[in-house]
Amino acid sequence: MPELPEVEVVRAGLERLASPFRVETAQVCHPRATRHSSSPAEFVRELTGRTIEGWAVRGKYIWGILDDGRALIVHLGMSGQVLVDTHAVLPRRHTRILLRQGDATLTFVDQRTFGYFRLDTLEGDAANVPAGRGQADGRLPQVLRHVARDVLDPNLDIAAAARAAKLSARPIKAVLLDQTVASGIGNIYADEALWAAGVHPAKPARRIAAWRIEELYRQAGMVMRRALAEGGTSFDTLYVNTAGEPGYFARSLDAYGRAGESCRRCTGIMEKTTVAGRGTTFCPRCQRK
DNA sequence: AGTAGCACCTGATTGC
DNA sequence: TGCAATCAGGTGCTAC
Repeated sequence: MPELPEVEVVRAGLERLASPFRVETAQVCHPRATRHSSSPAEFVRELTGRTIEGWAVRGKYIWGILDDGRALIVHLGMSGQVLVDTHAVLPRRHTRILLRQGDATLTFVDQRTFGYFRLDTLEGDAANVPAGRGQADGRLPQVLRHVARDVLDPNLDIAAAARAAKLSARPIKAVLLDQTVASGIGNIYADEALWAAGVHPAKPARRIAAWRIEELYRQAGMVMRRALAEGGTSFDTLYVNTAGEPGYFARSLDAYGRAGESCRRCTGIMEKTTVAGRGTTFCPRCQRK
């Protein structure tokens, strides 16, 4: 479900409501929620007593920076939510993990269990400092080394990403979704960026001019900044911020979910197909192959 | 080596 | 109405 704008909304909420957050008790309610740890019991043992001093993000990954130099990685998968309550709460369906500090509770809710929490060590050069967004210390969890800078990161080298993208014979949409080239783009914002830049989603990346691929990444960043300003995109109750509230960007989408409707730029009718195994909506008239 | 395909889950919706 | 098939915002492993 959540792509970079939604993930950033959650990170900002955690920064506001759970920083610092001392984990007095931790409870794992579903074994898959910490499947990367040796065991839920081990996860609880290692996290209990630690203090989360801040929250960082790269692409679709969030991590809490712990006082022992490690990170608490949070991935929302397709349906994850992180909710922070300052007072006692009623049990929620699909609760996977509970962290408590006094009366405050941080709850991980995840219907489809593709999301997870995981502990990892932080590494990296403090001189490599992305501006803001909680990455200020320049460190990255080890297991996220393969994740490229995201399209909201001012230090993302768009020209280099476009050069890397251009080496691929895959459909451009598959490359936009590839988190090792530039991160944060998921199925919704890939379709939005492709529509905004007027590029056919199935066009092989190597057949697209580098400047147009750069334009795609710029458009992805722009649409995500607009989405962020509206609290992200929500189609249902599966995406909410840390207070349980939805985002309002769905009404502003130009491509995703508009199959059969008329294109907002030309007279074409939006079409839905499958590209790289994902549902893809585009305008066959102004996004030519 | 790069890429396609599928598995991992639950739940809502669609179609027979 | 009932039930099976299909689809959903992501990632990562396996096998060509």
